[in-house]
Amino acid sequence: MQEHKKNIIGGLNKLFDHRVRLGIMAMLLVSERVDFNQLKAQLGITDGRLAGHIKALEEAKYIEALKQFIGKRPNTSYHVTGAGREAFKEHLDALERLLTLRDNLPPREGD
Amino acid sequence: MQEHKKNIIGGLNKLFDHRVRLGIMAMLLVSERVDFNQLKAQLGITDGRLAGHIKALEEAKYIEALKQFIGKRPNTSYHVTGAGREAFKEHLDALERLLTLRDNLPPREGD
DNA sequence: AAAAAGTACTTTGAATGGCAAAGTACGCAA
DNA sequence: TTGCGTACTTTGCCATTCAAAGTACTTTTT
Repeated sequence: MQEHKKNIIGGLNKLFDHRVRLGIMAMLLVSERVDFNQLKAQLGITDGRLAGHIKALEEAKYIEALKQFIGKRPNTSYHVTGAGREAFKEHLDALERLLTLRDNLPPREGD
Repeated sequence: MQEHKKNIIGGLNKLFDHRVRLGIMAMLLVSERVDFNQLKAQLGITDGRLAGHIKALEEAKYIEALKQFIGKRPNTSYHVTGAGREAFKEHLDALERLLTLRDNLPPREGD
């Protein structure tokens, strides 16, 4: 356990500060291969935006693309790398540490 | 249960897409009153930056300030509102739904 | 053959967000 | 009176994010 953190948010990964990137990672951790159009549909964003976020994750080596043809059509699918899996796990662990400052929301009185 | 969401990230709150804001909320849910300098110390950021993030949360009515004097010195402490508590809970629920697409990281083979 | 549509992008340009550093206002302490 | 602590705001810059349009290639439709 590496507890050399100077602050409580130090373990959080900047790349995962964004919902779209969070969504991409979650999807890729469930189904090890998800293609461009599935991501686009599930996330409900434009292809340009999706391409940008994918690029960021690819540059961090958290995900990789596989380009192939399915029948006659081009198809690009993505999968998470070992590094991506690890980075995401670390992020979630940090998040959990942050949140189990609070374990359960107390019923709270007058506000 | 309101399941009228068109995409998997729709329940996530934009305001909580940021680690600092996430940290502030977590702290305020643990200790119902936390002052400016405690936040600053725990988050490890400058006062200007902290003030900005606090302002965003105040404008959303997720937190409120209490200004008083402790002894001779001014002291501003913050507490989370009912709306803030609810919004944060919703965000965490959405996050959990997103992540329990994946429940446990499977041991995964060749990469 | 020409037009439309699909796939997976890139580019553009504008808006928004994030930052450190400096400045401010107040009272208190030396 | 000079400086310190508290809690900001302002400034000016840089990075990020976005929708929309453009691109290149292929397939499908007409």
